[in-house]
Amino acid sequence: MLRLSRLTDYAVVVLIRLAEGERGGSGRGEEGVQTSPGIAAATGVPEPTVAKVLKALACAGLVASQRGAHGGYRLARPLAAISVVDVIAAVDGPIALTACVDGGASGCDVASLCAVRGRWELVNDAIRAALDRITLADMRAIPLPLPPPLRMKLAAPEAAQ
Amino acid sequence: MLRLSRLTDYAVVVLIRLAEGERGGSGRGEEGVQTSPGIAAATGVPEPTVAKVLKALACAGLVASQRGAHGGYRLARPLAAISVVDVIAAVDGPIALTACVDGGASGCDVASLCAVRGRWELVNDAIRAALDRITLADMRAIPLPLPPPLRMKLAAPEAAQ
DNA sequence: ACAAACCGGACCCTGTGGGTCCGGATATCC
DNA sequence: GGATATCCGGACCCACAGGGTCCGGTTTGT
Repeated sequence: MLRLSRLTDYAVVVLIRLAEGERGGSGRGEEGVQTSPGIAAATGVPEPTVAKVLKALACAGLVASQRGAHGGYRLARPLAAISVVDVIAAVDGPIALTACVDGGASGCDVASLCAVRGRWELVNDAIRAALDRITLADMRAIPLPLPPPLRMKLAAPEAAQ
Repeated sequence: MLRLSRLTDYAVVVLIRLAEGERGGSGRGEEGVQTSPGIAAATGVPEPTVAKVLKALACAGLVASQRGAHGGYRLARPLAAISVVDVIAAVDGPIALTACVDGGASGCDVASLCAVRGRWELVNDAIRAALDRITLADMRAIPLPLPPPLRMKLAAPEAAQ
């Protein structure tokens, strides 16, 4: 179904949470660094998973890490400067729809007969371009401290397929 | 990696193969109907898999099936009228990046805290729109009865979207 | 020195894509 | 009308990877 991994979903949630804590501040003064247990508690995502996601994001340079006591993570850039492709690439690796795309001819056993060799890149680039235009600032929905039933009405209505 | 299923890849190959046989014709006169074993032999895809893909495509109305002796499959519409989303939807089901998108709130256990509820639809629609603009006619590369090394040079360069 | 937090890796386990097979239905040909 | 070729529908099994967990090591502040 062209489904993306759940880790990516978590990553977006975590990043947005990181942005929320940045301005409000935890009151500590350290420009809003947040610990993975703290983010886990705030988002409902299991803590080890949060740590794993954060690690991947730090590795990709989307968040900066502060080690030691009172350490934690903070955003490396504002949400508006982070596109969805960045997150996907950080968590799931580079976007490659088919095995043919990334590794040249490696692994494609029917390469000699394949009629669409290299043409998936067309699709690949189209998706990449579309995703590049969407930033996390776009995805940060309504602040939503709203009663759950009401929220569902706001988020659900007729997924215009 | 936002990877799509291999079945979808096969479906595109099969559909293009179907289009190839349509004009040249197998000489039989039946407007180019092709059997699944025949397509399997021509594409290099294992025959049961071809049959499975064809079945899904027929179910989605992308190809028409002719039962009985000398039966087979033929395209229901020209390649230019089949977009990539059609193929993906036929093989992999409707495009839904996350579990949140298709089933409303079903299954999302942290829904009460999720900060991006419903916002993946934005990404979803962007991808769907991008893929809708690409037809199989766009993906049918050069006829390519060419030596592999040369082919790779032709197929690779800057996919002019 | 102790504690808090990140860091890096290893580990297992379930879900599902992906491939195979079989019996039944159906249309053509002899 | 029977034989044959083909599609049709389902059940079945296997392997791979997502994804969740845990542990020891390292860095930094108190």
